[in-house]
Amino acid sequence: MTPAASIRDVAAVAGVSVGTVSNVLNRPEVVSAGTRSKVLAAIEELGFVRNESARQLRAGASRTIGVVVLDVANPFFTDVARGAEDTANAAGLAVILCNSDDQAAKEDSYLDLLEQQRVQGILITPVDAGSARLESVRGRGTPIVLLDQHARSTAQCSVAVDDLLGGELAMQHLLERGHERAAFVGGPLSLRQVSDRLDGARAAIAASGRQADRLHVIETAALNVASGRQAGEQIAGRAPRSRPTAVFCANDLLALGVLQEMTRRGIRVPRDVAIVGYDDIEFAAAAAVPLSSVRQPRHQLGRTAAEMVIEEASDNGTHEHRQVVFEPELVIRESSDAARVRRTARKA
Amino acid sequence: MTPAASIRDVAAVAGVSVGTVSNVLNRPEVVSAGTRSKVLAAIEELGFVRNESARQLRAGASRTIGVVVLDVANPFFTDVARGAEDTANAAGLAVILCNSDDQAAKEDSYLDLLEQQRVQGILITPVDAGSARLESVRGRGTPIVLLDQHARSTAQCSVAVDDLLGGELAMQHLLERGHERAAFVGGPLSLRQVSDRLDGARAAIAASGRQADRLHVIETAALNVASGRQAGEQIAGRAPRSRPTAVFCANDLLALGVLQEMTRRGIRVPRDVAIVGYDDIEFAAAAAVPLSSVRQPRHQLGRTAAEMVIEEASDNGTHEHRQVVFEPELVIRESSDAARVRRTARKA
DNA sequence: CCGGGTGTTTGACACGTTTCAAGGGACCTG
DNA sequence: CAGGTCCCTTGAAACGTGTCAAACACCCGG
Repeated sequence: MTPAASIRDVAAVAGVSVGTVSNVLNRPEVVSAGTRSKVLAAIEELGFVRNESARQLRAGASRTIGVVVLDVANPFFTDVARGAEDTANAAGLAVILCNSDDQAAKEDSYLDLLEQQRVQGILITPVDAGSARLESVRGRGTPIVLLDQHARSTAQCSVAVDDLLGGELAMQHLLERGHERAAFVGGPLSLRQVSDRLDGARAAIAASGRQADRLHVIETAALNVASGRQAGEQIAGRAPRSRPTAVFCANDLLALGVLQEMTRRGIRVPRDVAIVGYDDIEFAAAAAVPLSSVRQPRHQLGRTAAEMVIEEASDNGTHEHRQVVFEPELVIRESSDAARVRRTARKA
Repeated sequence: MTPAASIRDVAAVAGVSVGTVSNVLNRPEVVSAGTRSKVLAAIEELGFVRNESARQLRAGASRTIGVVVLDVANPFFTDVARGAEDTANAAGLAVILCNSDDQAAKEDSYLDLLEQQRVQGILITPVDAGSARLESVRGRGTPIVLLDQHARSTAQCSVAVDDLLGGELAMQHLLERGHERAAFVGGPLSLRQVSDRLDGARAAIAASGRQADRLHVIETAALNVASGRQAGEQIAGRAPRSRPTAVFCANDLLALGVLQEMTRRGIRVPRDVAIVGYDDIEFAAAAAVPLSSVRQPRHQLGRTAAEMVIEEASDNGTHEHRQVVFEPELVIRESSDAARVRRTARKA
């Protein structure tokens, strides 16, 4: 394979200087029509493709932003990523999507990668928000926006949804339905989102005058369907009279796992156990028992975060860090609403 | 913000030449222990981060591969992408994941991007496999492996699953269950996967001695849940006696959409209408009525494709194009199996 | 014929790396 | 002490692009 044609080869074929070729590419209006078409013809003939590395090297910065999420297999994150992608593309930037898989080591290696690529900025849902690693990246000049996680300090941007409120809404709903024995399924608790949702649930219990520590917490290793099934086993394994009658899961994948396990064991949802999930992914509504869930503005989360990181990257010195917080919304479906089940059944 | 430290700054601080710093970075064994630690200290002090653009420029090629899929929101593709990522990471390569969204224009612009980045190779599920665009990219020297689509010619690599067989398995199953009026839901038919699955279904019908053209084809605009719902409306809208009793969908998202619409209209699955999907995504088993589906080795598809593209990229001149074809497997669940439904119900 | 536009093109340099031939010590051998 | 060997370090060149001051060509008015 012959090495790719460079701007110099184009110049030679077109019989002009390299500067002129560069001008045709970047400021076509300054070059005369005749020369321009000669150059374009040469480009066509040679199949010339710009070398992005060289452009970046020269420009000092790339035209990409990095997005680091906890789990690309989780539809919540792909929706967020698409939101970010839309905004980035509109600004002429490409997105490098990275999957940390809940592992600090993978997160670190992707941060290395992104920094080495000199990305304009990074959107990240960190494994550990307090990590010094993130601070040092910011310190070296790469803007970072926390995604789906409220920044503790006002010294950085973040875009989040109020997880405390979300947890509260979910638990409040279950309490109103008369559930006295509830469980929380989620983990690892070191994830801010998880602990906030748990705290919200506890707050709702406390607000109702009950003892918040009566909430049974099942910590999972990850936020996926398999972990949900394991948690489901634990729940199903208990004697019916000590078994929780309601389960609030830290995300929908867990909830689907729990639901599957209940169904497999012949435990009826919502009659024996009510379930509420979190995120309201597209598949929640299509589940065996349509899943009640706390909805987050996924797409907008991504869009807003991308806007903020782009703004910070093109900073003229006046950038002010903001912490945006959206409000979640509870969507009630059959999995937590026995009345709705009867209604649907009658209709059929 | 001060400009990022370069290898030259490190050299100055450490009191050595740039060549030595480069050696510490790339062949630490050739530099003496003393110098090495001086350099490492300087790197630490300055917070030096390698500039990937410069490395690439010098090396002439990047250390990334591109993966272009039709829809990142489809769990099938994220699983394939993760397979590719695993293999690529193990080989020290990063993955740029791109989403063509079924649109030739987006596909083209991502191909431009990837080519400009000088990626080592591209895995792609093309919108239009015959497109000259792909040929020209290959012609310029970027290896391309067709993903989830069998190459027509032997002049390029591909990794696919036998979609004809998959379609056959699905339809054969429905015929065995006694369904005489069947529909196929999928589209656009210009996608090879879709048309192959349809052809397979027709082949099964013909093989059973029936008229293949009795299969009612509903072409959808896309392969997502929303299109599935629309198709579901069409099906539900027909009078019960002319309505198909079985629906084979070109993927699981469509099947979930059809299922949702049936449920909403009070049409029972599988009693009134049986449904079979395709891909066996994780959510198929968790659906309102667990979905029968044709399973594909998603993860392995991605892994194998990545292996092949890496092999071709590091070609010593002896690369032989291969067309790998995996076999799909039918997974039967309640959505197409009334007997199973009764069994489950009795158990509960 | 000159001075001064205007519009277009040129050519050298810089960006941060890696590579490689060549240089410089230190040490050993004859 | 000359010559050789080994180990380490150096410095320049090259990768492909964008930028910018300078050069050039042309035309107009005087």
